[in-house]
Amino acid sequence: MFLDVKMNAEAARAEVADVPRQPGTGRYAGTRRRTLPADTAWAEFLASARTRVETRDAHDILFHEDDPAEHIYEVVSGQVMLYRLLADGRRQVVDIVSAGDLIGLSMTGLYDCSAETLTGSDVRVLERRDVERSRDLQTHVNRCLMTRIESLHSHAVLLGRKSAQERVASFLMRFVPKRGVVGCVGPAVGGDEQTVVLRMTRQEIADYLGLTIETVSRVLSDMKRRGVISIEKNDRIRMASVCRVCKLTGIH
Amino acid sequence: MFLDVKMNAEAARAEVADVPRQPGTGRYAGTRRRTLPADTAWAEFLASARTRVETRDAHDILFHEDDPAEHIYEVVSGQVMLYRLLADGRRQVVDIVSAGDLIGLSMTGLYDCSAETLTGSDVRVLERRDVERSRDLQTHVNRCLMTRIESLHSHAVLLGRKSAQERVASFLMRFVPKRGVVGCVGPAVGGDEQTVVLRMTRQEIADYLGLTIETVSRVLSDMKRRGVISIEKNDRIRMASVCRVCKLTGIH
DNA sequence: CGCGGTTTTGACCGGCTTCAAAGGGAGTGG
DNA sequence: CCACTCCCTTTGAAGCCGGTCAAAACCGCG
Repeated sequence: MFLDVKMNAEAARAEVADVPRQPGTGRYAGTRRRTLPADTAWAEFLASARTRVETRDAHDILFHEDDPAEHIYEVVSGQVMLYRLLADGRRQVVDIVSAGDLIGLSMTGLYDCSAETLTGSDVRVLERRDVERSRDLQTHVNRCLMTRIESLHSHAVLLGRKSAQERVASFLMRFVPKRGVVGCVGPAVGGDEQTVVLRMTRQEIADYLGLTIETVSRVLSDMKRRGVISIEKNDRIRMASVCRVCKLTGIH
Repeated sequence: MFLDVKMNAEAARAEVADVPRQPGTGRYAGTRRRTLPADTAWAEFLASARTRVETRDAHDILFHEDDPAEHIYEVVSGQVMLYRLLADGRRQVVDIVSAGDLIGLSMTGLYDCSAETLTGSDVRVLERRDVERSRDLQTHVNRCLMTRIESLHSHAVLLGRKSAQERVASFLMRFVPKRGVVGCVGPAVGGDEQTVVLRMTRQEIADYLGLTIETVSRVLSDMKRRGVISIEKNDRIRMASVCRVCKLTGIH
């Protein structure tokens, strides 16, 4: 069912662009996604506690929905998707996380969704007890959780109110750093093209966007026909104009 | 546009059922929603810090998307919906929260969505600084955030993969305590009927479920025609059999 | 009773899904 | 080197679910 994406963890790390705060713009101009300033207590914890970093292949399951939530994972590199299944097999990818994000936190003691790597990934495995007991670490955990919530809010809008084309355009914009979010830097002078690499199969994209693979494929073909994007090797998508794609997201 | 729901804060409080842990079942059988054990640090904070409880009418805006996130609100009673708007006016209600939940937390310094009361509500207003600075309070905050995340995951599945009927059935089940969630107690002996009071207009329900008012209305009418529910006074819905409604949610 | 609002119902339409088949790319083996 | 296979992806045709537009019904209220 899933394409075996050939990629190692190092390549994945290079792909995930750093999104630092934008200084000196007066109004806060950081992106909504992933703005985690260095947290000393967290850094100290990682240096001292018994944690291990595991390297996982693409399409490796980190944990299953409803299993006891023994571990918390910090994504060090790569991308991980979180999904839930309905009884009849329908799948919804509820979130996609990358470096710096924490997953596996749970209120109930059971994982509320499954986690599967999209790319080769390095994940740090933490003991649930260690993280939950320490007051000092909660501030860092707190930031991670708030980031996830804002991401989930955006996703709810996408799933509930956007057309197929708007969903696909929004999806593509996810992979363009510093664009289409709060603090968008606008098109660079003398060109606004960008190539993004989709490390997901059409099935995974469809399950993330709440569509079918056929619809995802059709929308991409249509965008290609209209000259908005060009597709190289199925997983490399070149946008002639990022702004033009952004205008299709339904946000503006 | 919105029906002025006649309800005071006290009635709202009575409506929100407590969902305690289920002891003695071996496997943890608590619900996924709202399982916040008493947090002494939090309780002490509320007793000491300069916080105030405000009583708000139904359909009162607590804060707007993109406004500076100065305050954090704890819902003391009533229900509050969080929503986002697209530029052309499409609205998606991303979450509905009730007593014990915290809203208004933000990574970016700006609220990422708007908050509006659905019912008359009591809300405790907290200073962002006070909450964020204290390490001790973060444990409580984190529990609230994790609960929200699990709720948002469920909502993503609903919006992305469920049919109109499954969405409406899932929505109705939200208001039946201890049923349709982990730890469902099953039908009571000698009858499984339940009346729920919807304190939302059709428009609000539709915006929550990612549908139109017409579709919500049609689905409810259809359920009524088939004898699954009966509707009294537009906002009171009686389910002849909770189990039967639950089977329409798509979860089983 | 009439008025303004929401909700329901009807008719029609269109976007997305479904089902089916063809196309394409990577790996394998003769 | 090329044929073959296995997936995944793309494309086509048809159907349906939910959206859109419009009108009627309902409801509380002055």
